[in-house]
Amino acid sequence: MIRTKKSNPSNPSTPTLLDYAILGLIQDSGRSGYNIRKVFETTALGTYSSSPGSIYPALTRLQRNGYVVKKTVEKSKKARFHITETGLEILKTWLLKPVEREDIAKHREELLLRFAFMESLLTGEQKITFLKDFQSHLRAYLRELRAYHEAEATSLPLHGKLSFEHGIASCQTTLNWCTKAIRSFESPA
Amino acid sequence: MIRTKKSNPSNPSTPTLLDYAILGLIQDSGRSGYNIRKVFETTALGTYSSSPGSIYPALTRLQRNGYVVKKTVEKSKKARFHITETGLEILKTWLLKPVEREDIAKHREELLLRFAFMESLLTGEQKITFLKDFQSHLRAYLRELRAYHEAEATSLPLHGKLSFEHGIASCQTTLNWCTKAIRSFESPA
DNA sequence: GTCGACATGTAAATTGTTACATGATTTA
DNA sequence: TAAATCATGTAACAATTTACATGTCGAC
Repeated sequence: MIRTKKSNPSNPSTPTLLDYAILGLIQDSGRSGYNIRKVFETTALGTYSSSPGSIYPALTRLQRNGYVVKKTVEKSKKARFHITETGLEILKTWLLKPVEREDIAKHREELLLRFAFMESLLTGEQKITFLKDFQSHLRAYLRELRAYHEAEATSLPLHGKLSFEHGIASCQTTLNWCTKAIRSFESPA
Repeated sequence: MIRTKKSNPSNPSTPTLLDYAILGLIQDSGRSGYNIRKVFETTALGTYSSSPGSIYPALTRLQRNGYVVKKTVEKSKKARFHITETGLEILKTWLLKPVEREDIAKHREELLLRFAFMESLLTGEQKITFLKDFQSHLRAYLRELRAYHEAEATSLPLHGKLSFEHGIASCQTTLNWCTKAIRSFESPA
């Protein structure tokens, strides 16, 4: 009966992926709205699109929630958006969310995005915990996929089978990457 | 000045990925709304979410546009959604869209979804064309990524570097899969 | 005789898309 | 000086999320 949806400024709803992508991008240096937009346009961040009609409103709402501030450099009219303490907290909370089966199956992109933004916000230990959880969930999920594949492969139409095999291969690739990443944290170069 | 956006029933706007995913799923047999929802919930299709609040409205809109029809089996109240001729055309048009650089960089998921639905709607030749275009765009994109990696790897922070390497690896995996898929079409098992 | 799965939706709020709009500054 | 890029937005609309609502049917 309690409508937690209602957006009241003192209790903002959880940020969207686009919000997190922006927060992550500006976490260590302020950027202009235009620059943010360009980065999204030219890099893989663009999957969390992209157009002025989404970026500017997102920046407005991040300001409204107190996650970023707009600072105008004296004289020049150039404005830059900087992350606030609250913004950093929100970002960190997201980065530390436990990895779940559901994330592996349907939101692997989000996990990778989280990893990309961990550099300076988490401790080495926290990063390794994240990667190991990621890794073990990937292993479990791969076992599921392989079991299904073994049982059903012959009954699947060709395209279904091939698509499924792509799913397995890309999961395996992420697992291999994960293992490599863990090594690079454990044995400091 | 011409607002092509305006949604008038005789000129429906292009379907969303969720719409295509539904059309693809029911392309060869009718399904109930509930069943569709369940498939989305339990498989990778779930990325194009998912909840009753998106599936049912999507089905309504697909009906409104004449892409699906709801058929109620006599006596039992069970209703099933079937794809129409128009729906098949729309689906096929989407499947045949040329592969573009942008798709590789930001919408690889969509390309894989398209492949998964091609089985009975395209000719062998069309499928191979799709896969070869996919393949050559992947190769070109990989070259770009590798060039950037070689030039910038040392200047990237660790997480940036690793994330980038994941991007390369998963692109390479899709390329390998593509090559395998082409073989399976060219040398009939 | 209750619990869980089947089955189908709706309403409010939010988010994102597409298209338009505007003006400054750089570069060829 | 014209075009491209920098730079920042808004408005209309479409789509999705979250939460609620309702009822049936089979199993235990």
